[in-house]
Amino acid sequence: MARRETGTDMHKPDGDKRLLEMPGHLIRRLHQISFALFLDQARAFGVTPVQYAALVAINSNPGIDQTALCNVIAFDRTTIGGVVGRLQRKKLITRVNGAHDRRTKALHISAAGRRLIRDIEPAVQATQRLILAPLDARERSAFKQMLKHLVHLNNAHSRAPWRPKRARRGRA
Amino acid sequence: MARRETGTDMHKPDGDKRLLEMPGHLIRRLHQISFALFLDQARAFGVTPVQYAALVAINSNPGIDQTALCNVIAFDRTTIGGVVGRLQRKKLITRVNGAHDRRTKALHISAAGRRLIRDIEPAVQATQRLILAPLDARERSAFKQMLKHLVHLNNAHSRAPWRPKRARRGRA
DNA sequence: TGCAATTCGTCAGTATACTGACGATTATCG
DNA sequence: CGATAATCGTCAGTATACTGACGAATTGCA
Repeated sequence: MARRETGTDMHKPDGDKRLLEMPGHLIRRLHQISFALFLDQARAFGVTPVQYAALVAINSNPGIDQTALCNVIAFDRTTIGGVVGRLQRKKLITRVNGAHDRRTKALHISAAGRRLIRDIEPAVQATQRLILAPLDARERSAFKQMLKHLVHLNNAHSRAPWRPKRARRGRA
Repeated sequence: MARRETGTDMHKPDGDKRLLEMPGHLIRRLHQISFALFLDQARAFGVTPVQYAALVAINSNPGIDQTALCNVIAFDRTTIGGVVGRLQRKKLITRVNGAHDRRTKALHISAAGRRLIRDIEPAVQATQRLILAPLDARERSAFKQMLKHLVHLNNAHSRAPWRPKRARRGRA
């Protein structure tokens, strides 16, 4: 196999160290790892974490429209179109024009979608377990608690905040 | 202002609850929040978190090539091309063909790039502070520690793992 | 009722990621 | 040295995000 040091001259050996320990950088990497673990565990089912989340939410909220779905799972309104389009292409959901509001599309899960949710469950659980595997039980619990706390209190800081169901849209 | 409940019928009120508390889902949201906070704080500088990370790493490792840069900051080799292209377009770095290895491109930071790194520092620090603001000092420290631990031990699970400088590329 | 303000889904444009593959180049070993 | 393996940067294709904007539809209020 070919080998050689790759252009790194160690000019400022710990110049990156601060960067590499920044929460933002670590969060980005943890996201990538978490995403990759899901794809790996759920390979046989051909869905992404994002598609899985949308599918579960549609299953829990039959007839939900796209914007409301975004509020439930904290997605961006612009992104969801493509996601549900892919779920539709895979026959996991149906998308029909809203009856009462013709601007909306009503989303319903299909039998195949329900089957997938049921069958993929072990892989989903395994993924969550693997993500936090490096921590012991006590740390794991604390980490999950802090994650929830961070996401809740920082909710408003992304374009896709979580919004309570049936709630009045707040001012910007 | 127009208002109406948005198609959500609360059919299975807590059907989403398990989903919304999954580490994977929370990590995705925290990533989005962290990214948005950075863009917001560093708006005046016109760089993304990813571009900032690359710039800092190039500054610390003059002449580094793209693949080695990927190993330092755990990026994907396919993605880095676009990132450094944008940095180059903004005159923050230079990219020249490698002298010893003509396959590579040697990356160097420019004066403007150094200036940006210096001037953006307060915004970067503010971002890190804001991300973890909901936690108290003790939690913050524990969270950072666990983040590092999770990322280190799960390192191999993404396509873009961190790799030690000048190290032998391991087998797959 | 009629009009202004909102909302829904979408579009174009940009940026980050990853898969699988490729030509060009370099390293390794027989 | 020469053949083979490995590596570098990149490409095409797909998926997730976000900005800003828009037409169509709905709501709220004068």
